Amino acid sequence: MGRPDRTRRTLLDAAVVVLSKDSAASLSAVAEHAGVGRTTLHRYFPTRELLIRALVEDALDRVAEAIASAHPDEGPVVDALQRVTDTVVPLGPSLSFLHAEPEVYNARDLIRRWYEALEPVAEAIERGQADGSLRADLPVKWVVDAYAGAILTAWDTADEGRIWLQDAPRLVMTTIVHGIATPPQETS
Amino acid sequence: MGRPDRTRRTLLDAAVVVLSKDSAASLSAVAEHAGVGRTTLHRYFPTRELLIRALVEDALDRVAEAIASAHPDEGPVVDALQRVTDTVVPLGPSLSFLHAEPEVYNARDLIRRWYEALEPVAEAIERGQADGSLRADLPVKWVVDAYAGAILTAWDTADEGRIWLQDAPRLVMTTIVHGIATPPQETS
DNA sequence: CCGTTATGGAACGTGAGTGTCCCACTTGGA
DNA sequence: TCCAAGTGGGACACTCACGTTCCATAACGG
Repeated sequence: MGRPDRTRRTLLDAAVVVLSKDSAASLSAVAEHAGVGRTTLHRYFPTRELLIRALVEDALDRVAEAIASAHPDEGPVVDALQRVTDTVVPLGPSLSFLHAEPEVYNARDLIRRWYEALEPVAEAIERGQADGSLRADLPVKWVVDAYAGAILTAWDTADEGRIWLQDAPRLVMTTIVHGIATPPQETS
Repeated sequence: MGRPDRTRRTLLDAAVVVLSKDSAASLSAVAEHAGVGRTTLHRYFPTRELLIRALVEDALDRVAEAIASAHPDEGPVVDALQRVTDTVVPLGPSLSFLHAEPEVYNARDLIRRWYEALEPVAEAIERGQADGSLRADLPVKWVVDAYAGAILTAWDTADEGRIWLQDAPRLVMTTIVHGIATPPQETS
């Protein structure tokens, strides 16, 4: 990995840290946190928008890769979701800006890529509904969003010190899979 | 209700609409959407920060009032949560900016007020864990965040047209209370 | 009806962030 | 060692949003 690649990585990492705290932070702040001149930042990412895009795409790549490495298409669906959760959660709160960045919200193609990255999860959920391990009275789209939302919530909650990140995978899985009610009787 | 109050309401409503689409939108855009001069906006909210604060406090008041009107401290806990969900969800996606505004994220007192508004829900959950209707192996703080997060997710998902807002209360309650797995057997 | 009150428009100064350019410097590799 | 690639800093113009002020006008209440 050459010098340029390392500088680029440094900038992206710094941008994640700074922008997740304040999505309106200046590029000077990003460059400073990266220990790099603002000129150099512009050399790699000519405009702010390009930086954001690169940032989001990098994050999406990481999520997609984490999901793929958990092999969501193999074995019992609940086990598969457990594996996905265990690999995605440690990616950390640093990715929680994915649903806060204004630029993301208003860029249709980025939202599309977000759901493309989640597609393997959607397929696993469909598989679970088909084989009877997941309840079929919930729309797949909703289940996908609820699951992803639970992970985002876990990141935010851990960020605020209300839970430990290491507990997050269990909390997310228990809550999403079994719910918060006691198992035996269905309270109506 | 005098003229000033009505203008203030108009401005707050317009600000919710505009800022929830783009949290970095200009005050001109807000004033224009409200059909009001920018001067008038500054007369009611001298600075941008004051507008945001008023906005968030207004939204928090609405949520707190909705929760209170659902009497979360009465009857079976699951029923109580059902009532809260039914009253809060219709407040609409317009409130989803509550967790996206940078100013909110970095204002400690606003976060505190957010959890104050959710306090009755937290008490209901504690009550449920005590009387055995809710599983006790999840931290109350986590359950509160997961529940609130599910409602926020429902708003966002409805906003994107992936579900109907009218279905949201059922989806939220089913998912949070019972989970996404089929009831009978516990898939390990 | 008249006067108080609220509003709208225009203009201005200010500050911050952005993007660009140029030049001196340093780092790394051939 | 020397050269080229990469970097840092300073300076600049430009844009945009913000907050303020002044004044004319419109709306409401007594």
